[in-house]
Amino acid sequence: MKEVTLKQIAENLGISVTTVSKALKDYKDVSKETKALVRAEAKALNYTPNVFAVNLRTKESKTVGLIIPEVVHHFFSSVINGIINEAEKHGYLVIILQSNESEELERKQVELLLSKRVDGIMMSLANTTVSVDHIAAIKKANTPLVMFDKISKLISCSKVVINDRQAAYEATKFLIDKGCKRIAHFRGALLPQNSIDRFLGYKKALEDHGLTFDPKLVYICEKVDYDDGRAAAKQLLADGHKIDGLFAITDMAATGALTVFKENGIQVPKDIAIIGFSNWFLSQAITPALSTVDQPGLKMGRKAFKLLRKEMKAKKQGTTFLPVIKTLETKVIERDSTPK
Amino acid sequence: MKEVTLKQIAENLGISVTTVSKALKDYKDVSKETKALVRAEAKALNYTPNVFAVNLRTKESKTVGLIIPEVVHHFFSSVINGIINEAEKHGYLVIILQSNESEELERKQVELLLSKRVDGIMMSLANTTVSVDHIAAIKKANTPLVMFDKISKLISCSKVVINDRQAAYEATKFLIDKGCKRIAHFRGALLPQNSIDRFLGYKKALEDHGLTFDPKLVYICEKVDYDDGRAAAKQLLADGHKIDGLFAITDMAATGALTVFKENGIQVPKDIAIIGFSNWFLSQAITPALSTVDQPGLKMGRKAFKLLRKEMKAKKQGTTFLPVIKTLETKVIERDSTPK
DNA sequence: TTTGAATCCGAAATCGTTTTCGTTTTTAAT
DNA sequence: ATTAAAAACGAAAACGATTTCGGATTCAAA
Repeated sequence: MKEVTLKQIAENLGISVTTVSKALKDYKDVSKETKALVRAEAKALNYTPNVFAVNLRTKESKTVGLIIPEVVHHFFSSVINGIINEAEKHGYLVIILQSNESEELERKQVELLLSKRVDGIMMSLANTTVSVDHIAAIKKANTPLVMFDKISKLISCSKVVINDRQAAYEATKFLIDKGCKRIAHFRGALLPQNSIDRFLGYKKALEDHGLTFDPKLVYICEKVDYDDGRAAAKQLLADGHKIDGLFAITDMAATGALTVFKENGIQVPKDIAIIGFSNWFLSQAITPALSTVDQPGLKMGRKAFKLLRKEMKAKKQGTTFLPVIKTLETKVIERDSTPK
Repeated sequence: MKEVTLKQIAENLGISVTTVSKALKDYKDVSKETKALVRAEAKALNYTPNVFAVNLRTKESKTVGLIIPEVVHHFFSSVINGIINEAEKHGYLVIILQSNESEELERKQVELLLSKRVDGIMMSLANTTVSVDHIAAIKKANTPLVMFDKISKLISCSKVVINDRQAAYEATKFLIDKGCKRIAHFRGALLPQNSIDRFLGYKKALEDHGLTFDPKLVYICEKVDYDDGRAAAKQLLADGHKIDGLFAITDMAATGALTVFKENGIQVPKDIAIIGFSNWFLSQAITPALSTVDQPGLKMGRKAFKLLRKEMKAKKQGTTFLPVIKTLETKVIERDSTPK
């Protein structure tokens, strides 16, 4: 019932631990014959190296950390999917932690990962995060880092993002091209960069197309979810604004608004056209199916890990690594919540 | 730039590594004074123990593994959420792997986790899994194991489940109570236990209430997703069956069916009442909002980790642990896809 | 036969902590 | 002053793998 170790194999074969280790790692100073013997014995005993010892010796864990605001979220779980798939290909495991959109928790999670000595960290910031010294600590610990989606411009590291501003611009322009004249915007909280960028894209699109930007038509959805969308839509109606278009920061907020409009006898897209953001997979199942902007989560996850791996490799080989910033393409997906 | 170790602290203070280690772990055979000194120095140098060494010495990693069919799935991401939250409370990290509903991959993932020497494993089986010797291997490795949701009756270990059969019975009975006479069922693949159980519950409910069970009204949704639901609904219509009720194995399949019915001018719930399963969070956003059975993912995750922890504790202390099987409550949630 | 180079093997140090088991010192009791 | 007990500390052996470096053996060339 005892663990099988190199020593065990060595004793069985009457050779040294050194040779056994080398044989298994295919060193060239071990004869073909002993290699064969060792391998056979290892297989017979069902030997697996003790990772704890390997970690200690090699100073790496073949494990990377991932910090995201929330797991239960279609976009983020897509990212997770992309990361796990890519990591697996190269023998890495992924430890996932959530910040629950709290800066304090995020700070703790970073410490936790560093104390676990993961080989690298990938993260998307919490909405509330302002100070980034805990992120700087990652760099100080010389741990490879990649940020994605919600990033910080204050930190120099590889990043994978979409051009939120341009994507929002195009979404808004899409509504304008469909003939909308008064377009409301449900934005996110004031702080997160993507909330800001999408808002700016919306504003710019209006201005570029001769529509006046009216700050009263901009509502804040703090948690950008379904309920927030409902609340904002109700407020919009209560405020008595006449609009013919809505660009919501997320598909969930858009869906919330959609239900409120329907409840109030407002026809979508006839009376109000709606476009969301993220191409959340059920956007097509609601009625009318939601037009939206495709945000490639899977691809983002994959790319994030790829960049991280490059940096980890460079660190191991002692070569220098220059941070890469990758911007992924987005595109408007036309469905039924906007007029044909 | 060098790592701070116990040795480092010991040298700075002119004492032995042993004493430093003991001081930090609050052994009683170290004087108050030296403890204070050591702690001060440790803080000053920002010492953090090398987990790799600790792991090797203590033979535990404070890390647990989780294998699920898919991350991008509301129910499973809820489970993940519950597990991560609970694990975090006790200083455990969670490594997540997906089987992608493939038995072969599942087998690999198990090996991977065992080779990483995680302290415990939680898993929900892939739909296609028939042989369970890879699961038995976990027990053989003396690694604590908890199965949840999709479990195997062949393995003796702690389990967290819902009573699928009863829940399905109640869902079907709910439709019957609403006056449905011919109720179709969209079931999952033939193998998974929960697919079987839900089917049996459906059948039993019909029989108990004087309705004849008609196997022609049972359709298989292999992947139990939106598209499968659509396909099954189309087939149902093509087959020319007149039904007034549908119990679908998942909310997604139910939603798929719903859209097909609407496209064909069939009114829900007037012509056909629909009930789904899972209380997937967007069930309420579609129109009509979907009646369903609530499946408590978060609670399931929490409970799974709690049981795992008990077993890990017992193992550490050398005491025996008896597997626990916990059945969580479900309940029918009435919305608008069933008549009032 | 000697030298040189291959070829193969192993002793031992190392990674950083934990823990057992002594040894030394101090304190209290006689 | 002597002894017993208690308190404080450390040497050293783990944990299991990796890797450096030197030693041994073989074989071929001079």
